[in-house]
Amino acid sequence: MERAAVTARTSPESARDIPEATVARLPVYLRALVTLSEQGTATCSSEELAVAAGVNSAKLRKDLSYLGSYGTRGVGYDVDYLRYQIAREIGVTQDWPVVIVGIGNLGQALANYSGFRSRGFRVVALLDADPARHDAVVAGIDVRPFADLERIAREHSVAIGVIATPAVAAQDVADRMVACGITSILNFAPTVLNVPAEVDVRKVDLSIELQILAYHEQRKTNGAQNGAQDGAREGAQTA
Amino acid sequence: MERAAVTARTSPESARDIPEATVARLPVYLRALVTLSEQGTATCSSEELAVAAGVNSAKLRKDLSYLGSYGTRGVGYDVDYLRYQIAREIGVTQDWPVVIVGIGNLGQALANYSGFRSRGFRVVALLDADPARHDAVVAGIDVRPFADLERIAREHSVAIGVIATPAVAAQDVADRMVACGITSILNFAPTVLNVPAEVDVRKVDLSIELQILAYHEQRKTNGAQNGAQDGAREGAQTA
DNA sequence: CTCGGTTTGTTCTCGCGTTCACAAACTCCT
DNA sequence: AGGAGTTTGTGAACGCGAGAACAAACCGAG
Ligand SMILES: NC(=O)c1ccc[n+]([C@@H]2O[C@H](COP(=O)([O-])OP(=O)(O)OC[C@H]3O[C@@H](n4cnc5c(N)ncnc54)[C@H](O)[C@@H]3O)[C@@H](O)[C@H]2O)c1
Ligand SMILES: NC(=O)c1ccc[n+]([C@@H]2O[C@H](COP(=O)([O-])OP(=O)(O)OC[C@H]3O[C@@H](n4cnc5c(N)ncnc54)[C@H](O)[C@@H]3O)[C@@H](O)[C@H]2O)c1
Repeated sequence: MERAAVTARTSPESARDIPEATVARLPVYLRALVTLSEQGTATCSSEELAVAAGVNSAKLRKDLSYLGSYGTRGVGYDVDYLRYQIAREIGVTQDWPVVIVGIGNLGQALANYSGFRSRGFRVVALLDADPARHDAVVAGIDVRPFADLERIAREHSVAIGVIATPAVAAQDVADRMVACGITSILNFAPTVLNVPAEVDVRKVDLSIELQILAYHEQRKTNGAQNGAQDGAREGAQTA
Repeated sequence: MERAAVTARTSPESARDIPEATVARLPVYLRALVTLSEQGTATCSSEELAVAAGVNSAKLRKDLSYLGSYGTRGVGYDVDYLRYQIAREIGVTQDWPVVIVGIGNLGQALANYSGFRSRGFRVVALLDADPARHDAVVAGIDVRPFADLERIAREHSVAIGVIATPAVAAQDVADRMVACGITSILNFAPTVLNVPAEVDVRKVDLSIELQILAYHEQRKTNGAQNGAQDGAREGAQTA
C-alpha cells in the first residue's frame, strides 16, 4: 500500500477501489472535521476524530488509509488538510446540481433544508406533476411542471435526482430521470425502484427505520418479561 | 435449526438471535407482502417475493428461515400468513406510541406523514421548545412545550422518540428522552448522539446519502475521462 | 401408490468488514 | 545526538453476511 499512498499524494484522481463501507463513513468524518475546524482545532488524533465521528479509532485509521497517508505519526491529522482531502475524495469540492421531484410535505421540507448548499449540493429545480402546485415559490425556487425535467436536466447537467412523490409515481419518475441522463437517485418513496445497472439508487425509508427500532424494542421488553438471557445489547449508532 | 423451526411454530415469542442484516430487511418483505395482498395474491414463491422486495431469492429464504418454517415446499408462502408472522416478529401487530421533537420543516412533514399509522406507529405528541410554535395544530395534533415530554412519555408509555431539531439541540433532547425512559431514538439531526448502551439510535442523514451518491457519480465521470478500467459497477439498491 | 415437477430450508464456501496488535515514524526534551 | 513518549499505517485473525447448490418435502396427475 506504500505505492498507493505515494500515488495518492502525487495524482489527485487516484485512490483505487475504496470499500463501500468506508465510502459510507467518509461523510461522517467530513462532518466531524468541519465541526472541529469551526471550533478552531488545528490538528487531531485518530482517537479524537473517532470519538467525534462515533466510530472505532482503528476503523477510522484504516478507512483513511484507503485515501492515502494524510497523517503524521506521533502528531495526528491536520484538520483542514484532511477535511479538504476527504471532500475532494467524495467529490464535494464543487457543488452538484440536484433536482427534487414531488413538492409535497416532504419535498418542501427538503427544499427548505439549508444543509444542502453547505455540503456540496445545489437545488436547481423543484418539479411537481400537480398544476395546483406550479408557480408556487418554495425556498426561493419556482415549482415547475414535471415535464420541464428534460430541459432542466440538460441545461444544468444534472446527475443527481431526489424522488419525494407518492410510491405509485416513483417508478415513473425514476424512468424519466434515467431517460434524462440522471445516474444517481435518492428515493424517499417506500418502493423498490428498477433502474439500469449503471444508475445508483439509495433509499431513505422512515417506516423501515422505525420498524427496526420496534423490533429491538420488542426484544427488550419481552426479554424482561421472559427472563431470557439477553446478552449485552449494544446501542451503537447503526447507519 | 430443525428444533428452532419447531419452537417457532409452537411458541409465539421465540426466534433466537436474528442477524441484524436480516432484521433490516424484514420491513421490506413486509411491505412487499402488503402490496401483494392488496393485489389479491394469495400465495407467492420466494422468487416472486424476492423480486418484489428487490433482493436475491436465496437471501430471502435464508432470512425467512430465521423466523421459522412458514412456507410449503413445492408451493410457496401464504401471503397473509407470512405477512402476519413477519409483522409479529417485528412487533408491529400493535401500534407503538411515538413522540416527535422539533416541529420545524421536517418535523411537520413527519407529523403529516400518513404512512406511520398504517405501519405500526401512532404519533402521540409533537413537542417544540419554541413558544411561538405552541398551540399550533399540525396534522390534528397540538404542538406542546418540550417540557411536557416527561408527562406524555409516562402517560403513554412511549418507548420511541424522533428527533427533528437542529443539530446543536439534538444531544440535549436525546438526554431528556433517555431520562424519560425512551429507549429507541430515530435521529434526523446531523450529529452523533451519545446514549447509554441499552438505548438504540438510528440516524437518517440526507447529506450523507447525497454525498455517497456524489462519490460514485464522480467516479463514473472521472472513469470515463480517465479511460481507466472501471469494473462492472452494480447499481443495486443500497440501503 | 408412484412419479415427475416444483419450491423450500439448509449447508457450504467465499469475500468483505471489523478489530487487534505492533512496527515504523515522528516530536520533544534533555 | 539520543532516548522516551506518542500516534499512524497496516498485517493478520476473526466473524458475519451473500450467494450457489442441493437434498428434503410437497403437490398433482395418472
Ligand atoms: N412526509 C414524510 O415525512 C414522509 C416520510 C417518509 C416517507 N415519505 C414518502 O415520501 C413521499 C412524499 O411524501 P409527502 O408526504 O411529501 O407526500 P405528498 O402527497 O404531500 O406530496 C407528494 C407530491 O408529489 C407530487 N406528485 C405526484 N405524482 C407525481 C409525479 N408523477 N411526478 C411529479 N410529482 C408528482 C404530488 O403532486 C405532491 O405534491 C411519499 O412516497 C411518502 O411515502 C414521506
Ligand atoms: N428539512 C430537511 O429536509 C432536513 C433534511 C435533512 C436533515 N435535516 C435536519 O433535521 C433537523 C430539523 O430540520 P428542519 O429543517 O425541520 O429545521 P427547523 O429549524 O425548521 O426546525 C427545527 C425545530 O426544532 C425546534 N427546536 C430547537 N431546539 C429545540 C429543543 N431544544 N427542543 C425542542 N425543539 C427544539 C425549533 O423550535 C424548530 O421548530 C435539523 O437538524 C436538520 O439538519 C432536515
